[in-house]
Amino acid sequence: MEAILRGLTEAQREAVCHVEGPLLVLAGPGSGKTRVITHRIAYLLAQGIPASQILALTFTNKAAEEMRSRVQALAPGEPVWIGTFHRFCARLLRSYAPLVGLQENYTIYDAEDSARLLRRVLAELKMDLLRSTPETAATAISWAKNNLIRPEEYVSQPGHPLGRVIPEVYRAYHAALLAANAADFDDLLLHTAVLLRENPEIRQELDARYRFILIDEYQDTNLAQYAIARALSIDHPHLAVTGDPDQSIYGWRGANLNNILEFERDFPQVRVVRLEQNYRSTRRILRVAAELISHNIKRKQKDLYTENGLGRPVRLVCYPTHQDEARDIAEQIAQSVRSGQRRYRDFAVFYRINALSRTLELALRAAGVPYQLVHGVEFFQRKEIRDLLAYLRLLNNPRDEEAFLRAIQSPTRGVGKTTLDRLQQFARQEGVPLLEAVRRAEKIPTLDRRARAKLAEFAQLWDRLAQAAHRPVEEILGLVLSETGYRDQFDADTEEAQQRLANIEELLTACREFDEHYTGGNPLEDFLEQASLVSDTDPWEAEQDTVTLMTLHASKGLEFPVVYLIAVEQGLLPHERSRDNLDELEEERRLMFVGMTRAQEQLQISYARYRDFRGQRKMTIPSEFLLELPRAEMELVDLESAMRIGPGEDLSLETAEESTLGERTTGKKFPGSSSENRVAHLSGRPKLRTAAELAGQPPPPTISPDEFSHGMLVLHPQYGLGRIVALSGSGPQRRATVDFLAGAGRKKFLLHQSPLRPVQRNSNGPSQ
DNA sequence: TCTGTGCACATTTTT
DNA sequence: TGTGCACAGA
Repeated sequence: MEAILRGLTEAQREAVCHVEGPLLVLAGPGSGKTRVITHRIAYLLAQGIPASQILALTFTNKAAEEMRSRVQALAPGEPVWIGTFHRFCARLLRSYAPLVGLQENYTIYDAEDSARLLRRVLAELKMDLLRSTPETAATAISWAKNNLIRPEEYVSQPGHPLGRVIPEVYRAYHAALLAANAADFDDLLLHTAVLLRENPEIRQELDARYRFILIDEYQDTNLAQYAIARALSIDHPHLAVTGDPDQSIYGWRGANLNNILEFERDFPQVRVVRLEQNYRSTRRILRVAAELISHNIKRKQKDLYTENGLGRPVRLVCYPTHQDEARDIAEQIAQSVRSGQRRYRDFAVFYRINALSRTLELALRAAGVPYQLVHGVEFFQRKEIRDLLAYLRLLNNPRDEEAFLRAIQSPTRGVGKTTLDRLQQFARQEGVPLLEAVRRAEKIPTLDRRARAKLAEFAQLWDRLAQAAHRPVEEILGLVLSETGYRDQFDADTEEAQQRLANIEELLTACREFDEHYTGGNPLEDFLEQASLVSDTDPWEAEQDTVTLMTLHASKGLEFPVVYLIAVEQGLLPHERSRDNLDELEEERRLMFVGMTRAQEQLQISYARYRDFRGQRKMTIPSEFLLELPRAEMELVDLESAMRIGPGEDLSLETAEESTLGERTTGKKFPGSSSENRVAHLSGRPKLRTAAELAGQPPPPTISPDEFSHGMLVLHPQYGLGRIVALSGSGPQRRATVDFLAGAGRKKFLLHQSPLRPVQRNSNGPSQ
């Protein structure tokens, strides 16, 4: 007990020692949330609550893993069930599969399987998608499932571009899933929620079995997850949730912020604990982040504070181009490591979209800085892995159509589209799985002799494989490889082939490791479940001494001494797709908040005046979020100006106002490099945009003075982005006071002769 | 049935 | 710029 409570703050202790009844822990970034959860589990155990009555649910395997090992350290040997929502549901459904229309050996379809199935369904329905992509339909279906709307309950959504056709597509897609004895990720939750809703005695039994439920990252739950959590907390409402509404960045995946915002309404007896003290970041970083997030309307007010030191100012840097941005960051890092102040692993660079990593990679490589990119093609997404797993899946669930179609076409064996079409037609007519149709190939009149022979061959192959279905998985996979000659298709001379062959070896190793630790009675089924619910076989290596490059989304939950946040520009952050939706705009702001609060000691935010995007150079507009940051805690660096002060440079564009910005805008404060070598390393490149370059820009939209409004974002050719804070007069006399970003301060303009132009939010983002 | 080429398109992605 | 998909030809 001593060990469990030692070192906890008052607030943390309050949460840890809460035993019965609902609990809501609002935990700001870096406030020791995981610590509270794990210690609370240990505390419950110490109170004599059986481990089997405790259920801890997370969103990621990584979080579950972390929690498990920390609980293990505090309370060794206690078998508390800790895992992801999806895995919990998958387990439950194995026991109750028939009640939701599945068999217990059902297959879990991941995003790619689902997409392929949906595409097939769409092709079959010959639906006119009205210029929309299958993606749009997939999103609509996923949305419905996340909101517990079953196919038969789904009605056209007014306003949705595909409103009229979605119901039919949804129904057909869902029927196809059931026919394949498969569940997609959303189904795992939906089926479980429905199961609990429609079977009171099962719900009651599970409610009693899992009396103490803990849910992490509660702000990311969707309606289905919410329903499951509630259903298991009716008779025993000891539901403890932790989360931070300000870090909800998965709204687009169905997360419903209201679940946490309205938790207190759902459970009036709830005890609310706020963890507002931050142990991670400097005071300045925290203040800047807190100020940004305070601009969100939909949130619970939190007062973040820290006892950490003030720290350095948050740097806001304007670079001439994205290459300058990348090069400078690479140089800063290289220098910092060279001087012995830091290690590579102290640094992380975050960006909104993966496509932005390329320039950085080039610059880091040029500077000899080692880095790791977090994302890329995940192990289980690779074609050769999916191909081989398809065999295993089909062995486990002979009705799995996606697996069948994949297996029979790889390696290619003379069975093509035509044959498969005819096979499917026959299978549908007879109401049998495709694998069964293959066995009856002789009876399919539309098939020619050659096709029948090929199918018969496949049937024989299958008979040989099926004999091994209950063997250890490594053995099954080995047999698949030898019987199909799968490896033969790779010409070992190419690097790509080498890589693929190596991946196959890795899969064999994964199988072997699974077999070694496996104690259950159905290795194949359990291996497949694990394979489909675990994506991080290529994990981020925290131990490696390299710089980390990742998207803002991927950064959640991590921390680094030094963080760079790049390309903070309209259209990228906030992303243009969140343009006309306040909720989405707020999510973008949260995304930036999450990124900023990853930083422990130093934070640099940057944007570039020009950025190449999709092969074209575009002038950018700094992010509107930059206007929301408190200048007092920051250091503004405009490298565009700094660079112009080189020998032989044209200073003619420097205005009186710009010069008065004085030292604030010079490169002098730049740690790790003087303005001299800055100019040097940039020399040889055009410092000023040529007329031709500028001519390529779309003409600014002009509007009459009366159309400017209070609060409007405006762009000035020299001062950049600003916001109108005051207006007076009308017509030619109309004047505006504008607050500019980037140190230009507050200026007044006679609108009808000013070069100000309004910024439609994002309308001039780099991606247009 | 397989392979190459042109064209449209383009966030984020815990499971 | 880069990729993935559709369609055309061997």
